[in-house]
Amino acid sequence: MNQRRQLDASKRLRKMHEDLLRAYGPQHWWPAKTPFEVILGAYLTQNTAWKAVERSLENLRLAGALTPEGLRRIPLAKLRRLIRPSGFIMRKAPALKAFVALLYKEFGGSLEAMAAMPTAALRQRLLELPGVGDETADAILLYALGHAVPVADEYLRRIAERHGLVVLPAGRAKISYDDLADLTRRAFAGDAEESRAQLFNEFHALTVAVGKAHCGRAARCEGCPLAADLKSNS
DNA sequence: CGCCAGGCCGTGT
DNA sequence: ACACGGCATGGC
Repeated sequence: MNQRRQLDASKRLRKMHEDLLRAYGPQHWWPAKTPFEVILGAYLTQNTAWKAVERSLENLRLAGALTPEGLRRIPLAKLRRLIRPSGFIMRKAPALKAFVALLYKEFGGSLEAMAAMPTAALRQRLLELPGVGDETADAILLYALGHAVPVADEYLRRIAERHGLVVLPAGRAKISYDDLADLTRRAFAGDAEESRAQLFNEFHALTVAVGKAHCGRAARCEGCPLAADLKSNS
């Protein structure tokens, strides 16, 4: 019963992906930049507008801190100043330092070596770092390290709830991160394994695209390409 | 001026 | 388990 409804939810997420792909086209997100820059962006964008992150990244670029070695050298106080535009500097600056420290301590400063770890163990490792929660860990795994994991962000939660795409498990007040991630996995379970990472990549990128445009905290869903589902699924 | 942004974490029920 | 507020800064 609940099982069947979850299957339906997965199908709705899959349909949402097709609808968004038709409306926005392929996003090919983040791969253009270096994996390390992707990681910095994943930290800096936490509860922060991407526009502000861009300025921080530019500051880091000018300071030569867009590489593990560059960031490792830079003093904490200077790092705080460089990332000031994206806020939460007292948390994010030490968090970035902690990541680089782990990278050197356990992987000789090599992201390739880090990426070679099995997905589950690596995810656990990342979650132990300060300032890394579910979403940041998954974003790093998917967009910087090439692991096929879904990323479930606040936009996806809002879209899923507002459009009635998911059914809340009995006894739960709201859909959890893990449940959303599982549903996303199921949504693409029928696709070839080799293309799974690319699909998760596009799905999250499209979610953010539509989320920014139509699904902010206080936003109404006017003009949203998914608006038709609001009626058909309720 | 007030709300909000591609979360995370400590604390309190 | 879950709610709630703080965290910093800047765009709109």
